[in-house]
Amino acid sequence: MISFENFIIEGDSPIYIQILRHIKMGVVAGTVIDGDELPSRRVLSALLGVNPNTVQKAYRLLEEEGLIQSHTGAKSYMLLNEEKVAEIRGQLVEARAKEAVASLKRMGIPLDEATALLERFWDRGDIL
Amino acid sequence: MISFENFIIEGDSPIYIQILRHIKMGVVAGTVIDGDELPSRRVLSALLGVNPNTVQKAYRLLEEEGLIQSHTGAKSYMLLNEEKVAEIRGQLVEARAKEAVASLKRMGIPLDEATALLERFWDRGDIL
DNA sequence: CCGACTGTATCACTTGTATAATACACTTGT
DNA sequence: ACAAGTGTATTATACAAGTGATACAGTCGG
Repeated sequence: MISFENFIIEGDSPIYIQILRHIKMGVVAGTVIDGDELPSRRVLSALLGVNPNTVQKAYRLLEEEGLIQSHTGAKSYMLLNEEKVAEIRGQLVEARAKEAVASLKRMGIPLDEATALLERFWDRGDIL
Repeated sequence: MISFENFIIEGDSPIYIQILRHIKMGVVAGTVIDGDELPSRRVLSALLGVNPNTVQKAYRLLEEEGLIQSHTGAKSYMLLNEEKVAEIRGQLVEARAKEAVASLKRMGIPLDEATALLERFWDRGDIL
């Protein structure tokens, strides 16, 4: 069962996008693998305190990307292979690295200070 | 005059938030200083291809934070001092670093790989 | 002074996000 | 077979974000 233990809703992005990203990050981390069972729409919406339709929107997009398998009446499961995982890893890691580099460069932060920042924040317990 | 040359609208965040961030990043970079003139609402909206009300929303928030000075009929100017700049730097740099660290850690990327990513993307011309 | 530009304000409208309440069809374990 | 849980769908409502059009008051340079 895919875990939403350390998942919190925050930031400017829509909730269904954040749910999508959380699952994809699990895939990249290896904590979410092929065949894994997803929480039902109702259960997850209750857990997160959001509307079932919001969860459904995230799951619908996942299915459109071919990452999960859904059949009426049955539970939903992850549908992964090496190719898909590599693609998601590329998307997420590259996107995050680009965003961070772009922001820090535009603010005039030099590379050595950026790496120092990275190392300083890396070992902080309040950042999961 | 504050520049919006390298500004592009992208991502999930509202446009007025992105305008806000762009100006604040200029402040941190030192390319935007106290007394600098801002583009008028109409001019900037035409330049960005967005509605004047969207620009006005960003400017209104800047004024509520005490970062710009606006008077009916007159142009708007930056209102900065060392304290404000330091505060903005803290907000933006810390926020970006935290986001990046959180994402990469959750995806199971080790620190050395993260620093390698940072250095690899740093010298790419397509990232401003 | 006066025209061009500026900031400010309002109204109507569209779209996307999210909630709320149902309803129906299907699967699964007992 | 049956009940509980599942995916799916629909309708209505609310709010934020963004657009479009318009109006009014103030500043500033010629």
